[in-house]
Amino acid sequence: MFIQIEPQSDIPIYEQVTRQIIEGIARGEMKPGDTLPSVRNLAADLGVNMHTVNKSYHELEEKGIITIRAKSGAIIRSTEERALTPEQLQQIEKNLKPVVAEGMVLGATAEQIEYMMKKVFADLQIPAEGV
Amino acid sequence: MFIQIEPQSDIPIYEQVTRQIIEGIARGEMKPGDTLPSVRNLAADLGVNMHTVNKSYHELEEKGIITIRAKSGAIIRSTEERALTPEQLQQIEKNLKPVVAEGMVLGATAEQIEYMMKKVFADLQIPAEGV
DNA sequence: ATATTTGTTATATAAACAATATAACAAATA
DNA sequence: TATTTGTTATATTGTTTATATAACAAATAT
Repeated sequence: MFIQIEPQSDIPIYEQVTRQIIEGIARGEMKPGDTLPSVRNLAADLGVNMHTVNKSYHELEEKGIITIRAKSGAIIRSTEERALTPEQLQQIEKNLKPVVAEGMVLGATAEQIEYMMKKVFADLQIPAEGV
Repeated sequence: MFIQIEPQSDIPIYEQVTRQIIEGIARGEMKPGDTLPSVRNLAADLGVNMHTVNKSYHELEEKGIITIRAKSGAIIRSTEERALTPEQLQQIEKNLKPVVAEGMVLGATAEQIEYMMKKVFADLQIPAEGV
């Protein structure tokens, strides 16, 4: 698995798992329809407790990114299934706000922040073939 | 004071205070050189404990946004004093990443996310006179 | 059909974090 | 000189994070 846990981080383990799975999907390393590893398997892989991974999966379900089929497994939802709601758009804006505000106050220009955004995009997007 | 606390939020109170002060500075409601209210005064205003506000101020100092003069007060640093370091730029990028990734996975296009960024900018920036 | 794997639920424990409550100190300010 | 300031210390409470076991019942594999 591509997930790397930093035990010393101030970000909770379950949140690290959630973020890295989201990044993995964004990068195209995991596609809609794919099944996530079982909570027990992933937990064993990462050397953490089953419940920690379980919490992460439920967070992903709450965000609308996966579907958990009880006693079967967790599946990544298709982009069609997870139609972007106005509430989700608003949530993204809410998440964006403190980051941008801090950047501005620290003296970053709009151009610098937009440039970083583009860098993040390039890092996340599926690498176009041959480019 | 312009700070509004949501006690039910999953964001800690001290973090809410930190963010809203940053947004206040970004908006120009508070300028470099201005003194923040004393921890006791702001705490009384918000109806929270002195230590909660104190924790927020120290978070702001760690971020390089204010200077705390022991036994005197907390002052907002000037943009020159808080020269944007490469580490700070990298931190902003690190903060940006999970937000952008989540947006993408939820189906937001690059254009949608950039549009939201611009909205946040417009909301934060000092309103240009007469415009 | 049986055994294994799955997510779910329950209980318990420990550590860290968030928030409050008091109190006292010593320097800065009024 | 009295008040205000950030600092430090101690204590308590509740929540969150993370782990550890265990059992259940449905889904899947053999």
